[in-house]
Amino acid sequence: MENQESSSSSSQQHWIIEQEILREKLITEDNFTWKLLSTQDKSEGSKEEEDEWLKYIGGVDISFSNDDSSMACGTLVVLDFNTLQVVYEDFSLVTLHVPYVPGFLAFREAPVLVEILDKMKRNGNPFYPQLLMVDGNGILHPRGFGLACHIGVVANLPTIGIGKNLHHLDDLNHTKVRELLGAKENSSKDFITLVGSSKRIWGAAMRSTQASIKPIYISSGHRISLQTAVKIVHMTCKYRVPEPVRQADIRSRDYIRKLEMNAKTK
DNA sequence: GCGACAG
DNA sequence: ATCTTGTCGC
Repeated sequence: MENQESSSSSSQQHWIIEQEILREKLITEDNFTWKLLSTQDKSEGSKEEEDEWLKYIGGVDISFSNDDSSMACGTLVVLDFNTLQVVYEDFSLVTLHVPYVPGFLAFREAPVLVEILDKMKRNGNPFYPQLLMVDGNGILHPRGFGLACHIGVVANLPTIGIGKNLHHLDDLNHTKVRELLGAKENSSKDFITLVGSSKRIWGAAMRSTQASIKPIYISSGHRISLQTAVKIVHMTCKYRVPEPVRQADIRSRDYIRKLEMNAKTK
C-alpha cells in the first residue's frame, strides 16, 4: 500500500521527468521573426509587413475564487506594444485538481492557459501574440524550467517569465537581492543579473519604477534572451509589474468578482 | 532534523 | 493565490 507521502513523491518524479523532456526543446536565445527597435521607429517608408515588428504582446494569469478554492479563472490578454492598450481578452473558468507545489506550478496552471492560447490560434485571430509574458518564472527555477518555459515550449511561443517574489535558488534569497540592489556599485542600475553560487545566470532582479523598492524577477521563458527580455519588460512597465501581466491580473480578478456577485444574487 | 519554497 | 480601507507621498 502506498501512503500519501510515497504517492505524492512518485507523481513528483513523473513531473520531473516531463520537465526534463520538455526542457530539451528549450531555447534561451532570441528566436523570433519580428524585430525590436528601442524606439519602434518604422517611419522610413517601410511596408507594414506582418510579423516584421513586434506589435502584439500577450499576458496570462490565473485568479482564484474565495468561495471555492479549486475554482479558477485563466486569463489571456493581448496588448498593442506601441500603445499598451488591450486589444483582446479571453477567460476560461476551470476547476483545478492539481495542488500548488513549489517547483511544479506549470502542472497546475499551464493546461488552462495553453488551451486559451490554442483557442485563439485555432480561430485565426489576427491579434494572436508574437510574445507572451507569464505570471511566474522562466529558467529562474530549481530545474531551470518554470511555468514560462513550460508554456513557451508547449505553445511554441516566445515567453518571458515575471516573478513577483523570488524562488530561492543557490544562495539567492530576498536578503541577498536587497543587498545587491542596495550596493553602491549598483545604485545607478535599474536591474541586476542574478548569478548564484553555481555561476549560472538565472535571470534579473529589476526595480521597474523609481518608487518601487520591491523588485520583480525577470527570466527567459522560451525563444528569448535575458537581455531582450529585460529590454521589453522595461518598455512595458507603467507600474511595478509590466502591463501585459498586470492587465491579465486585474481583469482576471474582476471576472471572478463579478461571478461571485452573481452567485449571491440568487 | 529544520526551514525555505514562483502562484 | 486570497481576506482588505485608508492613507502617506510625489
